[in-house]
Amino acid sequence: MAGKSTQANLVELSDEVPVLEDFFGYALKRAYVVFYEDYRAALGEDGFAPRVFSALALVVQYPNITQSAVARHLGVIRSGLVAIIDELEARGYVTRTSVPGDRRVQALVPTEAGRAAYLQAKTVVQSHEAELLADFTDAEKQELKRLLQKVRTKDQG
Amino acid sequence: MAGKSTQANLVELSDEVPVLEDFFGYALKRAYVVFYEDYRAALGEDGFAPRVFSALALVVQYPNITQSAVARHLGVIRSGLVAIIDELEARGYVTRTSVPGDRRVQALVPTEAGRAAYLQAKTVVQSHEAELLADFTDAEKQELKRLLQKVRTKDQG
DNA sequence: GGGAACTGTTTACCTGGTGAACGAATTTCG
DNA sequence: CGAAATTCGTTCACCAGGTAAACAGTTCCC
Repeated sequence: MAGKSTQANLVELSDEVPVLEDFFGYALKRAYVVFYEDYRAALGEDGFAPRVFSALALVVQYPNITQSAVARHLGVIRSGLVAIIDELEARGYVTRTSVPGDRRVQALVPTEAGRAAYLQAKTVVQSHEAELLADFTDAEKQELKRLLQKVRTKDQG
Repeated sequence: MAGKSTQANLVELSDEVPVLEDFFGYALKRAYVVFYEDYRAALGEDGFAPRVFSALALVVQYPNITQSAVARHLGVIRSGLVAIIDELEARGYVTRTSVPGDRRVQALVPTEAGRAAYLQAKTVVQSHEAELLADFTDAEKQELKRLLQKVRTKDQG
């Protein structure tokens, strides 16, 4: 059709354009990316990756949990968890201990250093989240979390 | 050996345990994973990946947009966009066309097939999102999207 | 006893993305 | 003007996070 001007109608989109804003999935992903970058920046160079932090949290709060149980709860498959526990073990935060009753499983036990590291990281994570959501009212934070959990449990029943 | 009845304090966590539920980032990620798996299942084997769909949406709605502009708007760096446009071009949905005024840029133009594919995919995506959020009231959907966008624009100025 | 199922693990692979470097083209500015 | 800085698209090496298949050892169940 038309389009005879020089510069050939180049579009530069310098600002916000309401093309993808209507899609829920787009908003969800972009929000997650913002959170993730902020999280990594807040925890520093050798901070826990989110999944490592989550795994440590489970081990600390449920000593003697099995590796499979951690994987199930985190929503990853068993093989993917090996590297995570390897890292925690290399840092001296958890130990794989054999279980008398069942020689297949390796019960995961937090060390004292692991418990301390978790508690310390937990406060960092919590203050990071508080800072990220600083513009949110308490009601908004609560509602956002509730709605996200509602999405999550969509196909778990 | 029938083993002792003790099970050595093994923790199995068969159900929900409120350890990570308190963390906003955890809820956000889990929700995103649920969305993503559902999305891929809904769009089928050779459906658009989310980022390809998003790129196509931008090209369709802003013909002659540059590759860099698409990358900026999608929040990825330029080099990452090459493969996305390659795929769209291989499918015959967009063309890289040279621009008279500036021989560096390649303006992206949707083909007729590209426009049709976008409109068709758009309805699939929208019905997928409607189905994913079927349990949500209109107010909840609106509020969730608003809060996610509020997170996203946190560090965009 | 024997098959099914579960454990942790290794290996290969995939997806989505970054970062550095590059040639070509263009803009900025002394 | 001309030199430096910047921009464009692209390639390449690389990384993070995660899956899928296979495996040996172990246990469950009949």
